[in-house]
Amino acid sequence: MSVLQRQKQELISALETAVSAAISSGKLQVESVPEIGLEIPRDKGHGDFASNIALVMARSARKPPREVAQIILEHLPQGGIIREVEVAGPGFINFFLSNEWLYDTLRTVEMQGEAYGNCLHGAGEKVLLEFVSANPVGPMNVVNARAAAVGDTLARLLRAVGYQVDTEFYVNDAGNQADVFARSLEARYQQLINPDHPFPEDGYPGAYVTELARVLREERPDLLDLPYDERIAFCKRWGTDSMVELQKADLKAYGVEFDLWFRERDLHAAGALEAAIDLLRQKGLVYEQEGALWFRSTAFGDDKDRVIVKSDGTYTYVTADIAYHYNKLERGFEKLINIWGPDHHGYIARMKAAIQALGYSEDTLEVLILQYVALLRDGQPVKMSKRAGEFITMQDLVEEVGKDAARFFFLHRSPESHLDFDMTLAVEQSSENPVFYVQYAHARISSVLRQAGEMGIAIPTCSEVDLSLLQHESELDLLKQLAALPEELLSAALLREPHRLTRYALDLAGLFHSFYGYCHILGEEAPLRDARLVLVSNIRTVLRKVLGLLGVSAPEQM
RNA sequence: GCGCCUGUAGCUCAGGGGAUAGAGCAUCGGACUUCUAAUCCGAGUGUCGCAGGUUCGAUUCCUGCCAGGCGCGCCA
Repeated sequence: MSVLQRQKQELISALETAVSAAISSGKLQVESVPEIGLEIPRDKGHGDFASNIALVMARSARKPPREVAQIILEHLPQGGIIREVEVAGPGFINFFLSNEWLYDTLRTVEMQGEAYGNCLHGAGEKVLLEFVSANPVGPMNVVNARAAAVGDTLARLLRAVGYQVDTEFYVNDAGNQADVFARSLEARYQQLINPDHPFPEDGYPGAYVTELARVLREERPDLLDLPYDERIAFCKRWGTDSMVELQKADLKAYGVEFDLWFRERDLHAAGALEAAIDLLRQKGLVYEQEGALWFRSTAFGDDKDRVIVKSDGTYTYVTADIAYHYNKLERGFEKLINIWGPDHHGYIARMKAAIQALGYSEDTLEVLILQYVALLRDGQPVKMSKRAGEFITMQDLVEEVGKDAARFFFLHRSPESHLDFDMTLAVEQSSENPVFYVQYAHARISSVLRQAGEMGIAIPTCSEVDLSLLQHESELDLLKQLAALPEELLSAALLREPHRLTRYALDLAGLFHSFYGYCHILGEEAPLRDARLVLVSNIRTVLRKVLGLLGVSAPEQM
């Protein structure tokens, strides 16, 4: 339990005691006592904590809320950490506390270091987080970049709150698109020898295919000796493998590494699709119609049944995906989280149906739908056409705006918001970029600590200083922000909203910059100086921790 | 037609059953002989898309409508 939670619990207990006392004294008459809510008011003038209990009880007590509040207040235990209590507004009970709990927070941060804020909420539950899973037939796009940032940070968040998380990238290297890609690659290879060689009508026009063909020719100058079918098969395998390597490199440069790159073709090779179909058949959930084999997904709430074996005997995408998810479940994961693009939302119902058909609860699969990214330049939408081979790739984006800025920007918005990403602004206003604001706070603290070292001042620990000297409003605000981390982290993880973390970091950095403007550190008398050194050094710890979760670097100087 | 997402300040977006709805950008003033001015301090702006409903209280929850984006394949 964090310092903040403990503090809240203490006040709630006090309120419970007061309400009981008021009832037994006969001043309050209610059928039942509601759960007591306690919040940190937005407005500092409303105290450190506030409860709306009187407002909630007013009706059943048949008294005006303010009167109820006053009665409760009169029965509240006196003294202790409560410095002042008041009835305010429509009937809130506002608590003003002594600062001791804030100093305790600082001690906790010091003790726990970058583990501060973590908890065991997940109790080691095994979670598989699958994201990006871009087809290995072309460069990744900006939605992939958004998914990579969100997925990676979500994985880090879930681990921080006690889940055992594996991340996975599903490589769709066995479908139609892979075939088209193989034929495109083969044609480009042919064209290196004979420029008039025809290019498939539905082929991928991007220049990257031609570049890949050149590499292939270096590696396999004898490719044309193979019969056509074998040549295509080779191109498919070699080509998708090459694309996977490129994707891996791009993602690594972006700070994202997966625990496993799962090949669809391995499912095929292992007969996993047939096995999944057999299982569904045994359960009586498939039937033949019009020469195709159908999965009765409507039995589990889907709006229509789905073909799993086409009339030509080949499988559909969903067949492989059912086999893949079955594989995940058999590996012992208790929770499957997938991050998909908005074009896949219609796909959720059938996959949830499949999960249930396989014998698992519908809630085992959780799908997060990320909304689109509209890329802008100078405020104008960037026209992108895959056909014309014109698009901004994830690699372009990362090169242009940088890993830290790109990740921070994507993690700044809530996942379900459609977002505009103006590359011109991201680059031109780089000095105004929010990511620098946070990084600068870290660098500033580092600089102060560095100079303290040069002056021969050791960075003290909490036990060596008088923390009660930290009295300035900006200092107390900073301590409150530090106290808030555990709750913020947990809700960001449980709500799957990494952007809460970004805001937290911005708020913390803002409070620090403000403090920095009001308060000096190294120039102060030793006791105050030392207390402030402890303060900023622990702020730095938390900044590092949060930036680490965001996958953004924490520079010592800028 | 059905489904998903969005609609909050000039712009990009947070927030959220409660007290006077926020931040950044942009605009306008101030602050570097003192720990990094990539910073700070101060200033203005809102029918929270519209209409009903639930509630002591709705911008937040529910329903309907309007607007924008995206999906509804024996494609992946």
